[in-house]
Amino acid sequence: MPELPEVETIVRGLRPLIEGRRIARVELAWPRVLDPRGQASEGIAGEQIAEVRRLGKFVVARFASGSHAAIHLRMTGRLIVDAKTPLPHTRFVWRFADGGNLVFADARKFGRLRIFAGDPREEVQVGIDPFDKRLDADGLHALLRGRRSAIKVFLLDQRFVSGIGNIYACEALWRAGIRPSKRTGRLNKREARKLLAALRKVLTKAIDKRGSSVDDYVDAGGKQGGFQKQLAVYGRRGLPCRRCKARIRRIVLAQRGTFFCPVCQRSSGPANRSNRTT
DNA sequence: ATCAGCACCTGTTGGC
DNA sequence: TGCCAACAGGTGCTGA
Repeated sequence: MPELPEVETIVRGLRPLIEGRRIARVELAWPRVLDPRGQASEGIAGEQIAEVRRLGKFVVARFASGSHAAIHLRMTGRLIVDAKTPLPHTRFVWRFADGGNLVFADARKFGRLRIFAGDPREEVQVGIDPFDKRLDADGLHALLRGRRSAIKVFLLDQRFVSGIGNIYACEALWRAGIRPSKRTGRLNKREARKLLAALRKVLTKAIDKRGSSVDDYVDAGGKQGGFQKQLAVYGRRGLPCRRCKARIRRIVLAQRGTFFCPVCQRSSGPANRSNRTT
C-alpha cells in the first residue's frame, strides 16, 4: 500500500516520463474514480503537464494553465506510463497528444482522481510533511499535546503529519521504542524527538530502497520496491525482534493491524497492558 | 471539537 | 482438494 516512500518513488519516476507532455483526452473507464468534490475530467483535455510532485500521499500534477490534478492511490492504485496493452483494473487513462498514455489501474477501486483550480494544499487538506524543515521536536510535541488517541492512530491521521501509513507508523514506533497504544498526549519532549528522528530515518531508508512492495505496489516503471526485506515489525507477528529476539506481537488499533516488540517498545500505553495478540 | 465505527472494494488467505 | 467467509487497509462520512 503506497505511503510516503512509495508515492515519492512513483513521483520521481513519473517526472521525466510525463512532465511537458500534453493531454489530448481523458477516459474514465470507471467513472466513480473521479472525485465529485472536484471538477469534470474533460476540463484537462488540451492541458500540458508542467510539474509532478508529492503532497502527503497524493500525486499532484500541475498543468500549464495553473489548474491541478491530485491522484490518490489508496491501497492498490498504480500509475503506468505508455502501457502498450490494456491493463486489468484500468480506472482512467490520460491519452497524450504524442500517442502515449498514463494509465491508472486500481483493483480495489479506492483510488481517486481530483481536478481543481485552487491551491493544492488547501484542496487536499494534508498536514505538514515529515521532512519539512519547519517541523522540529518542539513542533511535533505541540501537535501531540492534549490528544487522547493512541500515538499510532495519530500518526495515521493525515491532518497532522502527512504521508505516514500503517507500515511506517509501526516501523517508526519500533525504532523510537514507543508502544503504539501509548496515549498521544503522554509522549514527552524526548519521545517526540525520538519519534521524529525515527520517522525521518525509516522514511529515508525506504525511499532509498524505492519503497516497500507489501501488496502489489510497483513504481512508475513497474518495478517493485526493496524495503519490505528490512521491515522490523510490520507483518512479522511471532517472528523474533531484530534487536532483542522477543516475539513480535500483533494487536488491532483503529481497525488496523499493529505490530510491535513487547520488549523494545515498553513505554506504557493506557493502563491495560494485556492486549490480545491475535 | 474529538473520536469510534462503519462503508467503500476485491484479491488473497485461512479454516473446515 | 475445494469452497467460502473473513480479512486486508486509507480515508470519508455518520453519529455519539
